[in-house]
Amino acid sequence: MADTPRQREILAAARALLAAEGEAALTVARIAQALSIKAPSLYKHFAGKRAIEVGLIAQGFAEQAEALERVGTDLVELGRVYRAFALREPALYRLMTDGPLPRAELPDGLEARTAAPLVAAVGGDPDRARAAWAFAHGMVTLELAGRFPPHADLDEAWRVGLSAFAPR
Amino acid sequence: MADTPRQREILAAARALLAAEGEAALTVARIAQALSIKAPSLYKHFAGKRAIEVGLIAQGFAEQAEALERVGTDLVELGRVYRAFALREPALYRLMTDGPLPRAELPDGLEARTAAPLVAAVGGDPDRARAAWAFAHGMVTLELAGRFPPHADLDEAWRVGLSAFAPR
DNA sequence: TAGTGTAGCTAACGTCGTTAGCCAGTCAAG
DNA sequence: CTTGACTGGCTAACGACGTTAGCTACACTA
Repeated sequence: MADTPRQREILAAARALLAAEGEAALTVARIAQALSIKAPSLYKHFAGKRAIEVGLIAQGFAEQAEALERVGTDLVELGRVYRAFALREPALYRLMTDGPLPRAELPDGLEARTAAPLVAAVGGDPDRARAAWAFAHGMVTLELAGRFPPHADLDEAWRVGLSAFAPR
Repeated sequence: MADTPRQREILAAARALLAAEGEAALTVARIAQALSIKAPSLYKHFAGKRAIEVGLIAQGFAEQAEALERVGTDLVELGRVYRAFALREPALYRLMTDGPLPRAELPDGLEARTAAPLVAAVGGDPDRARAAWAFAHGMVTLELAGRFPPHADLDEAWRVGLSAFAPR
């Protein structure tokens, strides 16, 4: 991944578009328009739309890993930050979590970095960490999809869930 | 929702296509082809592709509710059945859970029916039930998306998670 | 027998991602 | 200097997608 300046500009434009208008607006034409060029010109810099998406996914994971590492091993605080990350840019979170991870195209170790604080916070058991991760991911996904009833007390559901996974 | 015989045939064809070839194959042209008609003819029976999808979603929820009701209030067994339902037709599960619920177009009470066994299994607290649901949904979503590392012991993660939500 | 509704059809449109092929500028090698 | 390659734009076009308009053949009813 050469990571030229122009590639960075394209990713920045795509990121802004995704954040501002959601996944439906993330078309190659719109990305190109934001840079005052035409859609086919993007193919001089990326192999296809998917490659641009993978770039955004990598960005997202790097930022998420950093945010979680900054927290440390407080499970409740990890939950708060995980949720806040997803709510800040819902479309990016969905892009990151929909479909199989493009592991081959992602920097090595990124996945482990993201997971490490959670494993620690939960007492070291990876299965317990996966369960807690599934809980957090489920909460966020359902919230973003508007699947909880409007009156549901999500803060309380988070509290209940995280305390269920607290190291015993 | 008039639910004519022809509408049922179309939904059946769409369901089969979705199950056999996944969401990418669920195009109006392919659905029409399966019925030996042309795509525009479908619009005599449904307002658009989304209406067909909503029909499938309603079917899915009805079947899921029935399956969960049959289980009763055993949390571990509920988890097993929830997971099995999603793995049997992954694309249908994703269709059901992606995006906001079309609550207006779904039969009344369907959502409550699906939720009831879980609320009971968890001891009656709706927040606890939502947390457990988020866990189950997260587990299934991550598994379907291939997001867990290949060596992860998912049965164990399910066990850990469900026992964390068992009524205390 | 005339009239109406049903359910198919073809043709067409706009949007999407993508490809082919052209051209102007930059810049290093002869 | 000039030549030649590379870079990064462009236009035109394609096939797939969902959707609409408008025609027609048939069944059934008044």
